Order: sequence, then C-alpha cells, then structure tokens
Amino acid sequence: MARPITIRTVAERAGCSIATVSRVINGTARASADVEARVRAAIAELEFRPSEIGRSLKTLRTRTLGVVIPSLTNPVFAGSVAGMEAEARARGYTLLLTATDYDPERERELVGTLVAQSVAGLVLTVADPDANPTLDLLDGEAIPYVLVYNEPQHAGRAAVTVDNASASRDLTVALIAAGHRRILFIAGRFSTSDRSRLRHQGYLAAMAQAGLAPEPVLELDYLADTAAHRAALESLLAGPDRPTGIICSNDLLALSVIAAVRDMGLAVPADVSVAGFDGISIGLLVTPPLATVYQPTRRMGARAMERLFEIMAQDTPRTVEWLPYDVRTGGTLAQAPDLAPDLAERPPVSPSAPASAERMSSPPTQTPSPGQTSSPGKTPR
Amino acid sequence: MARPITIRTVAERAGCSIATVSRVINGTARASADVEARVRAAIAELEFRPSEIGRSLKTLRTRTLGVVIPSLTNPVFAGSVAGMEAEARARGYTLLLTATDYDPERERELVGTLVAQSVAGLVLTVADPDANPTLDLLDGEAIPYVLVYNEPQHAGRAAVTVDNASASRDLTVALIAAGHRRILFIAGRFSTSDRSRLRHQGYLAAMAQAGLAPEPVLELDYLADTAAHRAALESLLAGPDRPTGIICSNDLLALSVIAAVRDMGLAVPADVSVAGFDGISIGLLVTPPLATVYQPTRRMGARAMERLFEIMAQDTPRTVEWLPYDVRTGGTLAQAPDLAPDLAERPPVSPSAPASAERMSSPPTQTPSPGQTSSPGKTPR
DNA sequence: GAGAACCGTGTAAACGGTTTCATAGCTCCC
DNA sequence: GGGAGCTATGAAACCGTTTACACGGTTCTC
Repeated sequence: MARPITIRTVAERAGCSIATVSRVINGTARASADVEARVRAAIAELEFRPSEIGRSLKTLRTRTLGVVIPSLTNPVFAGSVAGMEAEARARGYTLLLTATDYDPERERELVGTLVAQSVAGLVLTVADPDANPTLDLLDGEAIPYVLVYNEPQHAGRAAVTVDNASASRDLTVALIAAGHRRILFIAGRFSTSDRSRLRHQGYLAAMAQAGLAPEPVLELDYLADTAAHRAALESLLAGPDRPTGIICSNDLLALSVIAAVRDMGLAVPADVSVAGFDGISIGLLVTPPLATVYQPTRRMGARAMERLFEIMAQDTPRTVEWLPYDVRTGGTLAQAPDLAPDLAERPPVSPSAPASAERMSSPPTQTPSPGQTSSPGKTPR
Repeated sequence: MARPITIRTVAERAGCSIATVSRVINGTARASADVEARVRAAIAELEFRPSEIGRSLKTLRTRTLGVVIPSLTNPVFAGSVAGMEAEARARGYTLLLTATDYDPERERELVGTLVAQSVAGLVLTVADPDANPTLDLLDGEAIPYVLVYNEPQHAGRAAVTVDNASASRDLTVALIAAGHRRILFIAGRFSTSDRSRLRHQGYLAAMAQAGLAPEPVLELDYLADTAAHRAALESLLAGPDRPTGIICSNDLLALSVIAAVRDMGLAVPADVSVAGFDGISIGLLVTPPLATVYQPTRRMGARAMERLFEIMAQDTPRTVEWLPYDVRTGGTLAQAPDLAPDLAERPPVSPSAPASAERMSSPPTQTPSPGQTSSPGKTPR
C-alpha cells in the first residue's frame, strides 16, 4: 500500500541528500551537528532501517554467514550451532542454516545456494573433509570457511575439532584398565562421518597396544530405533564369551544400545559396560550416568565462528585446532564381570608402548583418567 | 583477482544481451533454440550462479525466511527447526536462524535484523504471543508470520501448537487415576513461556475437577543443574505426606528432577512418579521410559512452515491450529505408593463434570489413555 | 592577501539482476 | 502485396544503498 520508506524518504524529510543520510548512518564522514540531528530525527520518526539488500549489492559483502551441518536432531550439532549463533550475533551477523541429512550430494547443492546468497563465509561439518569437491569449490572461489567436527589431513583447511583418535584411544584404554578384554565398537556409518572412522581407529590402536584382538566393527544408523539395534546386537551378545564392553561412536547411539541391551535381559553396567562419545548433557541425567568422552559442544561452534571471523578479517593460517576433551568413566562403565577368568590373568597392559602412529600432527596430548571417575563438571579451558 | 562472473559475462560469451540470459534462466519468455543453447553452454562453462542479492533488489522479495526461537539447546526447538528447514529447502528457501535465549528484549532486536534482511516471512516462538510489541510491528508492516509452540488468544495470529491446557489436564487425570492425590507441578519460568502457564492451568483444572488441592507451583530454570533442582526439592519431598507425583512442564526438567529425586534416596517411580512434557526421543531411551505428553516436534515445525507458505501465497486465514498429542503413561508414572491410605478411600473421580472453561475455542478434543500405557510409537496423522 | 588545505554537502555512477518497452524480422491472410 | 499479428531480441529503467568525485565556502599558511 504505502510505498516503502527508503533512504530517499529520510533524505526528503531531513532536507538533505541521500548521500548525507548514508554517511550519518554509517559514520563514514562527519556531518554538521545540525544536519546530523535532523537526519537522526527523521530516521527515528520513520523507523527507518537500511535495507541489507541494497547495502550488500553495492559492497558485494553481506553480514550473513552460511552454516552447513548434517542434522539438527543430534544435540551435538544443535549445541554447536547455538554457539555459532551467539558468536555471530555478537558481531552483528546472521546465520543461514542448512542441513544435509548426511547426504554428500546435498552438501554441494546447499553450499551452492549459500554462495548464491553471497555469504561472507561458512562453517560446515561435512562427510569427508579431504576428498570433497564442495570444499574445492570454496577454495577455488576463495570464500572463507571453517570446518567443525572434521579433522582434515588436507593442509590449508581450517578446522576446530577434538582429537577423536586419541580420545577414543583413551576411552578404550579406560575400558581395558577396568578389566574388559572383549570390547565391541559400534559406529555410525563411516561413509558419512570421518569422526566415526577416526574414533574407530583410536579403538583399534588401543586394542593393538594392549595386545587384544579387536571385534569386527558394527555399523549402525543412530537414527534407527532401539528395536533395530536390539536385532543387530542379539546374536553378538549371546554366549559366555560375549563382549563385556561396548563403545559407541556417539552418545545417542550409546543410549539406544543401552536400552537394547537391557531389553534383552542384561544389566548395564553389571553385565555389559557401555560408553558413548560426545558428552551430551542428557548423559548426566540418566542413571547411572553415561560414560563418555565429553567435548565442549557449544564452545566448539563458538570457536569455529571466532576463527571464521579471524580468517575473514585477515588471512590467518588455516590450521586444524584441537579443543580439549574429557574422558568420563564410571556410571555405565564399570569393572568387567568375571566371565572368562583365564583372560583376566594376563599381565597388566603397558601403556608406554607406541600406538599406531597414524596421526603425527600436533594435537594436544591429554592424560585420560582411566580410574573409576573423572571430573564431569569441569569445563575445559 | 579475476573480476566476478555476472550475467554480463554470460551474455558476452553467449553473444546476446543480458535480458535474454535472464529470460533463459527464469524461463519467463522463450528464446530461440539456438540462443538458448548458447546461453546454457556459457552458464555451464562459467559455472555461473545468479546472485540472489541482485535478484531480490529488484523484486524486494528474497527466498529467505526468518526463524526466531528461544534456544537451540532444547531438543524440542532444535527438532522443530529441523522440520522447518526441510520444508523450506524443498521449496528453494533458506532459513535465517536466530535465538533469543529467552530474552524478550532480544526478540524485538532480532526481528528488526531479520526485517532489514527483507525476509519473505517468519516463524517464531515468543515469550508472550499476545501482549507483544514485536508481533505488532510485523502486523504493522504486513509481514507474514506463523507462531509455533505459542497459543495466542489474540485473533488474527497464525499459530501451530498443541492444546497445552488439555494435554496437561489429561496427564494430570492420568496421575490421579493412578491413585496420586498430592501432585506437584514444576514449571519453567512463566514469564518466558506461555506453554508453561497453559500447562499449569491444565493441571489446576484437573485437580479442581477431581476435588483435589493443588500444590503451590515450583518455578525452576531448566538450564540449572541437578544440584540446584535437588536443593529446591529437598524440603518439599521430606515427610510422610509428601507429593507422590510430579509433573514437569518439559522433559528436560523432568529428567533433571528424576536425577535429583533419586539423588536424595527416593525411587522413581516406586516412591515418586514423575512425568514430563514434549516427548523428546531420549525419553524413550532412559529406564524406565519417561512418562510424558508426546507432541510431533518435527512435524510442528514443518507444519508451521507449510502454513507460512500458504499465507505468503494467498492470504489464508490466520488461525490457531492444534496438532494431536499423545499422553504416554507407564514408565516413570506408576501407581501411587500407599502413603496415606485415608486419601485413597475417596470415591473415584467423575470425569464428566465440566472443568474450568477457560478455553472456549475449538482445539481437537483428545481422548487420553489414562491407563497403564499408551501407544508410544504411533505417529499422529 | 593569495593559494593551499580542508570541510560539509550534493550529484551521479556503480552494484547484478528483472522487466518494460521498442523494434526488427517473420508469417499469415485476404 | 501490404497491413496485422506474432516472436525473438536488445536498450534502458529500476530496485536501495555506497562512494568517487565535484564544488562552494571557510580556515590555514607563508
């Protein structure tokens, strides 16, 4: 109906040119006190807000950042996005949020859309941070981005993550220290998560170091329901030489596995210890509390956003940054039951032997607390 | 370095004018087969993507929608945003996501930012859907929006929600049917959530209908930790005439309260039954499963988005729409312990007497299943 | 006191698309 | 064969803002 109020409306009302209005708004040049007052008054009366579209068309820069994550349903990603949002908002930026549903095809599509929106930069969690045409595209167009929860080997890609392999190794060592010998690793789909892969490698490393035979990995979809998980587990947990420990590549999976295990009549942690990964807050509320590797989810997102701003401001080196994690034992991770006494007679594991040396870069080395408990309330850094 | 590729670059390469390129891209008019082929080839070779900014400057409409929610940390909101995102993506729209952290002041601020971005519409969850200057602003500027998880009394405000008062009434009736007489209601902060208020009203209605005296409401912050919750509960749950049932205004609160109750030596549900609200998926994974009112979280967001598109397309009536809910008893909601036998002697409650008639509009009437269990897997509609 | 430097302001040209309007070249039909 | 009607195309206006440049007036500087 009424035609929209633009910078021209304001200029008319203040009795000056649009250039002057623009200068007052952005503070790019000083105006006389008199004019400035009139402009400000006009802006207030008209409730004028400069259109971001007009603004960014000229400057070819927006105050908008793209976010690409697999799914909001996983509290890990929801929490990290919360961190990003707060950090972006504090700097006057807004987030364009998209989800891939773990579909690598869709990654490319979404990044394309975001680029068309002229985002100033992106934060993303991708299926594969190395062989990835989507990231190549961004590199090609020199659009700043930071990865989260990915650990690229590819140099020149900025990322914020935890050292998944070490963390998983520490967690596995904790199970071994609690007397577990047969330890099952249940992973989310490797194809959609390098985290899953790295965590499995950490498990393998710890098992090898302890001279234990790893179990064949069980790949499960964490979106599937408990019944499906029970079906997959039933045969594996039958018989006297069944695994006494289970490591799940994320907490949601662990909670579902615990429900499935209990469903089939086994007690957690008396019969089977189960540990997860991520440290989502709900894990502290279940009884007993979920053993897990805590990582500072929200902080992870916030830190990624900080780095994105650093990179956008001046071309900071694009390195991988590891945030500290915390292995939380106790709760659903208890002493192994006395299933097969002959196995328990083995000499204690020497933790000094070098594990498989697949990761030679410099993640912060963490001392796990493989005892009965840890410091669950402690916020790292 | 290289100057950016625009529609002009394409036109040059295809040997035609920019108008023709535009027409080919948008299909607004037919071009000769020859020219069209050349244009498409040029677009492909140059990997050209039309800038959304340039495009929307002319039309003053973007393919962008604003989302305003209290927090991503609550899985209820995260889940509904997931639904919105999928729905928007299917239609080629992108979401600008913002969080208020339950600060009504920030609501206004964020909506302002989103409006400046020329969003085509908004979906939002606000603290107060009636006396709300922010919504007045949107009404004033005739910007389409849909509320979600809010139940405005204010006519002319589109919303998608569940009938919180009825659902809460049904849940309370289920506790009463299980023999509970002293039932405590623990709410999130009323000032930041009309849901909380309405759910409390439903509780009051059910108690009144059954001739029971309601307990004073306990307002807690669900972001606080279990220790704080324990401190608040300790005195209330001491003594022989303590409440045997607790209703929490959301699931996260319920899980934390359960942890606190167990912490002080009481068993759930043997000593105290606890029920939550929302039906987050993790509730099914804890043992025993959390009694709750399930609501279709993801569907709620998706439906809100659908309605937004309806309103944007042609001015559909802006009414409140109630989605079905499902009262899930059993699990943490069990028969009341035999604390005060004299109370249990009362005659059974007659469910036919009219409850307080505060809500006279037409939410779908639901038949609660106040028995021992319900149909937890059932997806409504 | 004349030129230089500066300050406040306005004019107009971008920015990358869409869209209106004009036009040139057809085909058609009596 | 000549206007009417149609089609494919281009020139140019326009969307709201920023910003390079111009300009008139004041203040400095030697």
